[in-house]
Amino acid sequence: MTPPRYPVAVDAVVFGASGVSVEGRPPGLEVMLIQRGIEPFKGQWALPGGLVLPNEDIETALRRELLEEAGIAPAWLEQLYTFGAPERDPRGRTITVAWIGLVQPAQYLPHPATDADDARWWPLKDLPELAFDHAKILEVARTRLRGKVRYQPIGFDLLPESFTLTELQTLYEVILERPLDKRNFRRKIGSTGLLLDTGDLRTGVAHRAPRLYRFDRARYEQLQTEGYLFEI
Amino acid sequence: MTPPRYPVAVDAVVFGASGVSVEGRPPGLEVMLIQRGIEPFKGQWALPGGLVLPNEDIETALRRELLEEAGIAPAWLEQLYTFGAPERDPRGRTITVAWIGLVQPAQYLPHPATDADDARWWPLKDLPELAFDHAKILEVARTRLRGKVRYQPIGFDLLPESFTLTELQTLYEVILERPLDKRNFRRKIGSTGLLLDTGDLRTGVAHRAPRLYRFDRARYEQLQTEGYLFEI
DNA sequence: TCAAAAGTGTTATGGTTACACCCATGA
DNA sequence: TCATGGGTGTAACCATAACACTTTTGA
Repeated sequence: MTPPRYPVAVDAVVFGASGVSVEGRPPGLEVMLIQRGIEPFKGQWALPGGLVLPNEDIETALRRELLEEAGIAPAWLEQLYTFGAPERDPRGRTITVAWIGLVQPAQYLPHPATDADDARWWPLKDLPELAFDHAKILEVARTRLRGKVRYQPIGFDLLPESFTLTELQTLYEVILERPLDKRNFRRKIGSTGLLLDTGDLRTGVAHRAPRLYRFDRARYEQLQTEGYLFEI
Repeated sequence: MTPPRYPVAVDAVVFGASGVSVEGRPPGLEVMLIQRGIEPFKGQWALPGGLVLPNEDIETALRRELLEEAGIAPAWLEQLYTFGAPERDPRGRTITVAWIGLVQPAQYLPHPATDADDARWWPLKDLPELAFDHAKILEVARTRLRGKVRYQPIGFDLLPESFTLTELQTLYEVILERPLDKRNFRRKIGSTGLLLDTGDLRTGVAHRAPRLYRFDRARYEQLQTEGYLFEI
């Protein structure tokens, strides 16, 4: 007796932070979408992803697709959920392993001038209609991100190597969708001992030059092994 | 071009609490395992599970397999992780969607007298060698359970309808693998407002008769919609 | 000199921890 | 009467929340 077999896909909800760092755009999260060139849902926007090839690890398949389709290599990736409703793909039953990812600004190419390009960042506040069940997948990813960011320091994977405390706070405000108190935020994040003062200042800004910090990843991993729990 | 296809399976790590309620066994978590009747890994113990059938929802497939193989219907089920390493099944590549589940004692049949039966509860402290990559899956499930129980009241799904505060505390101690202070635990769990005093006492015990409580599920769901976060 | 963001402390409140004894029951 | 677990309060400590002004810089 031969078992039933199905195509297995990967899809990723990759977030980037816009306007939190230097650029002039309003601060907010954006998500990478690609425009479908073929049926079904031709012309509609969808999450980047594709089929898992034989002998290819699931995560490897995802990283390959993200590079091919969107030119991005997320600094952080985590499995989100596996969606397999029998009717989710009109071509026939497909199982998809959905992931959530974060990219740093260096990976974060500017929006193309025209819609001609088939991969671009979309602000969460102004999304197009999505193909398949991708709107649902994206919703699950947003909820996971909000929850995760509070007890794991993944926010740093959305910022450049060095950043100001205001940028970090803005990022948290954007993800948590609520304002934070400046002094309390600084005290709390400082008390984790996970920020390194680079000694540098960001100059050329029309106000007092802020200090630049780095995330001390090595120290975080050290603390992890001792059972430390980051919380914000 | 026809896409590569793979058998898709479901597997579940179903936990039960032994000795927390009335029985005389030492308190601890147990997990349901089935003994494989066919190759590969014939005779070895494995997580209950099986193949997803065409037109069958993933969760439906899992519930069907759990009933068929182990006669259990978990009170709580949640997707854990999808495992798909190319070499995880010697018969050929198989993707498995792993779940985590909890059963209440009513579902919790006594250990069979002999090893003849092919499904039984195994204490986490004394597990047999497992087939496939199931030891790894079980480890991921234990970690998830420990984390989850602290901010979601799923512990109640391991207890009978009504229970004493000491039983509840013992359960948390068993899951979190550390002792809790009796008075602090009672104050905290009481302050959630999620316990209903049934007014009954457990009698026939060789000490002062303890009060019996129920978990107020309706109230929990009400609070959930208001953004309440359970924490212990 | 103005606008804009940087940076900085204190107080009140509430939650967490640590801790020990008497009570009720059946054997 | 003994063994077993049931049930209860307080004080010290720590984390959180609320809150406003001065400083630095470039335009």
